[in-house]
Amino acid sequence: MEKHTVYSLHTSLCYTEVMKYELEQVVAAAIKDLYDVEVVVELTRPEEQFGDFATNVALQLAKRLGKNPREIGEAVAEKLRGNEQFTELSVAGPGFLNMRLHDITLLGALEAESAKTLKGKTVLLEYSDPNPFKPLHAGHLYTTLVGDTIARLVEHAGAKTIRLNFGGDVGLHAGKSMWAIVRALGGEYPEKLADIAEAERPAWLGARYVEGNNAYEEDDTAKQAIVTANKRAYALHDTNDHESAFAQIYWTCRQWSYDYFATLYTQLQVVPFDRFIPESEVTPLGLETVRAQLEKGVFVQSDGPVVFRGEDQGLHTRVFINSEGLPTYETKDVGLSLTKWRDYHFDESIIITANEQMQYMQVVLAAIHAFAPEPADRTRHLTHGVVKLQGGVKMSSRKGNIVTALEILEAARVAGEASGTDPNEETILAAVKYAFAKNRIGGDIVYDPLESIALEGNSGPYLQYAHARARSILAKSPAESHALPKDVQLEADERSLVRTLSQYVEAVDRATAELMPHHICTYLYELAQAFNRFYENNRVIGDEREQIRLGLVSQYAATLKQGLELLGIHAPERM
RNA sequence: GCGCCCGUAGCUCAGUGGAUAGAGUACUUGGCUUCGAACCAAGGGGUCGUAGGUUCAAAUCCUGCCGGGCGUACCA
Repeated sequence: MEKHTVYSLHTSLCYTEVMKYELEQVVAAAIKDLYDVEVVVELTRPEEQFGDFATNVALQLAKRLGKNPREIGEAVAEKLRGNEQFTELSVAGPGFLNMRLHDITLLGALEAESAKTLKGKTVLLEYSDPNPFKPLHAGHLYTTLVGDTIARLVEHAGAKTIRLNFGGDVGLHAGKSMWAIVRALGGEYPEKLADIAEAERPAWLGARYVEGNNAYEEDDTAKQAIVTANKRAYALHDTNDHESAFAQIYWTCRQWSYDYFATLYTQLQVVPFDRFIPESEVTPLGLETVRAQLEKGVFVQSDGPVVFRGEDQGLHTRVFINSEGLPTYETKDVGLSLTKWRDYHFDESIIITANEQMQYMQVVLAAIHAFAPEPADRTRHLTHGVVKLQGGVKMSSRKGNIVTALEILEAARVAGEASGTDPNEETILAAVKYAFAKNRIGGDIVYDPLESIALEGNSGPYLQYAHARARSILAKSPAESHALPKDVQLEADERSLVRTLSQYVEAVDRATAELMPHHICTYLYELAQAFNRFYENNRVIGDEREQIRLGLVSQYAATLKQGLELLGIHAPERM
């Protein structure tokens, strides 16, 4: 995670978990008593055979105290044996102190709630960022879902979140599209756009972009015309032109894109964005700022373009205003950052994009830092890899052989139907969302539709099923609530499940602290396995321990549901 | 060339200073007249890219090398 951080964070995302924290203090106090040394005790979760918590402090202290680590461990264990929260303290291996909690303490741990580490903070999240006039591909789907999940985590930690969507409605790509659109219409005839059926619009626009892109590379005359179209698109914003034929085409097609994005976001059931910021909106502020800072020497005019020299800081040099006098993406990002700062005065601003923009963003933030250090320092750039398809199909936006966002969803549906199930929308969404969420953010991911939709294995549909199955057990009991008693003695299999349940908050807090949602996936799958092992050998309905076990099942179902919701996945009652 | 990221089981991935490196999938085997078997149990499968170094302890930190991806001034 640190590797992706450009500047140190203004806001610390560290976390605490109450019971664990208290136990750490207890152990630290025991050590202080014994050896009169201050030490930070960190409790970890060992394999079940070793206990509920473990610590390696004895190993760490061995050198400092000049004592045998096992000897230290044994002394600390002895010191703690009077504490009724523990039922067993032992030293194992090279000197690990393993501790087993009293059942009541363990059950009490289920009451823990996630630390509200961001309470009172305003956190901006910018993600998805599709460009009007360009098609939405699988990568956009990934980045949208990553952003949605991270925003949910930040919100869960108590922050006031503001979800922002930045889109390039001006720029070379818009010029390419506009050139091809006008050509396809046989001239600047906006009325002809009405001939294109609503359902065809996204694909039609996508095809125009590909045409424009190819023409730009292959045909010098077209290239010149595209550069002109690009300038005209900028100009119509400057003059607020909604009247000319060119402007009418531009605004209509831009709206088609936004309508198409809205449809997709609705279909994905992501939390709605608070604000869409088109590039055209922040371009003037960006240009104004870069020009002003050019005079102050932050930027330099070099052979035509205005650049920021990143070499001094080990970064690239990048163009902010090109030789045509037009702002590049860099300048728009300057405008965007300052707009965010002006409008929200955020505590932290998180920008989520693909890896390819990592070094680019470092340059932009370094430039902003030169004249606006506070927003730059509070900005954090998170990056993720690209989506590849199982089977090695390589996607390229160049020639238009991309996999669109909708085709990914369709692939999941087809795979489901082919394997004999008939997945509904909810299952398809769960399949895709979970498949994208379960890998650590940063690396490329390989999407396998068949594996994602599969009902067995580590998949979204499997966890939905696990939830539905638990709920169906509860439905057999007439009782309305199934509260788990907090003062019971647990049988071994029950205890094992409670132990895993007690780790939920730690998993969520870790995911939040690291902004790595995959920790939740890893945990939820382990939890489902823990439950299945319990359920395999233990009767619930009709057993003399029915009340306790219904409480366990209820707690398990609720935990699964909460975890899935953090991933944006609905947990159905039935499947 | 330089910079950033990555390399763990056949495949897809967890694990990022600690105990015998774990899951899923695929393969082999056993378990349903009983609460949803979309499950469970067992087995085979690893020079953690490679060579050094640091450490009581390295898949994890440092260095070199090999292999891959991305970036590297007027795209975003």
